[in-house]
Amino acid sequence: MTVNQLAKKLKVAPDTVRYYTRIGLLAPRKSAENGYRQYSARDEERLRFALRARLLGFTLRDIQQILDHADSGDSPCPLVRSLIVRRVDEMREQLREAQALFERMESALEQWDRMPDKAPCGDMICHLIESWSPADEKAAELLRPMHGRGLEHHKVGTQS
Amino acid sequence: MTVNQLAKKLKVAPDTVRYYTRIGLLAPRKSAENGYRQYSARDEERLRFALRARLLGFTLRDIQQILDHADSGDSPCPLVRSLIVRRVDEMREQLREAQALFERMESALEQWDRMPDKAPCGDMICHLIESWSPADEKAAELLRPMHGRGLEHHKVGTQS
DNA sequence: CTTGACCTGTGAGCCACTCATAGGTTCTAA
DNA sequence: TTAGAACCTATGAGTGGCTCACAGGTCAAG
Repeated sequence: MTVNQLAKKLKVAPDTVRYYTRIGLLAPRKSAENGYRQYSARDEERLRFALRARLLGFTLRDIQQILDHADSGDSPCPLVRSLIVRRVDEMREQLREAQALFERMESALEQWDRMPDKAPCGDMICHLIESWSPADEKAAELLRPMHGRGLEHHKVGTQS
Repeated sequence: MTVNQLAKKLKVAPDTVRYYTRIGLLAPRKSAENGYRQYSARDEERLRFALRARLLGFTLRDIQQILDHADSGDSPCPLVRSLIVRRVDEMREQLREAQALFERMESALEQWDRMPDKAPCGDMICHLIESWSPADEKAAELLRPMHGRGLEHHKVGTQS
């Protein structure tokens, strides 16, 4: 099978197949005739496995590791269990952050609905953004410049 | 101000300041003496603005655009409004996908709790992953290899 | 024999950093 | 005076998982 044939068969982009080959996840032999990659049934199996694992949130590096384990005859299952716990934790955190961001965005949209546009004056770049105030305390924290901090290490700079 | 002084003042990593400089978001002058970057109060203002905008989900490219608008005297507000609508839409979609992934992961964890480990046999790489079946219909769709498809001539579109 | 559709591999680009490296400056101790 | 350590700097490369641009190869129709 060539790149395109394999890609069509498993319904992925040919570039994805190429990329997986590039990182060593697939190892087709190269046709002596024209240099094209020739994928075996084993490659197909590996790709099918990789796509399924990807659907479960494993990274390509995880998948590589899992395949390496299986190749050397060990059971990859303990590895898989420990990896997914890590990935689930990361995902939970990421999801939390994404949700917080989303809420900030929606709150901004709502605030801005009642505000007019303005040209940038001297000390404002965009008054929509600069007058936005986060409802969330954590976000507000990040905006506060400093309260008494930052001076203790203030080196005696020569300029500006 | 040098990189470190600005970074400390606004509580970001010095590398972030360097990166923003690299992409042209900040434009400090270079000290003739030692080649160090010298940030002005205007740079500080721009960085403060950028950090606030970042908190609202704007990309650095968005922020660049907004700053460019403001620099040329136009009101960036209409741009800001149209950009955030786009970003909110993207975020909503991303959030949905992340949530679906998270649920797949948790459902897998639960299924695997009742399953033993196994060494890889001839036609299995990892039975945990390969015997996992998605509860979600959409995910199941992606796994089904094909039903009579594959012979018809598919135009080379961008799949997936 | 040429056109044109399709295919191929390779290298670079994307985002927003983060790290590795090599070198410069400043301060203290011997 | 000098050796060393602590700290600072700029620059280039690396991250993940593709995606795109490009130059060139292959193959049937006219």
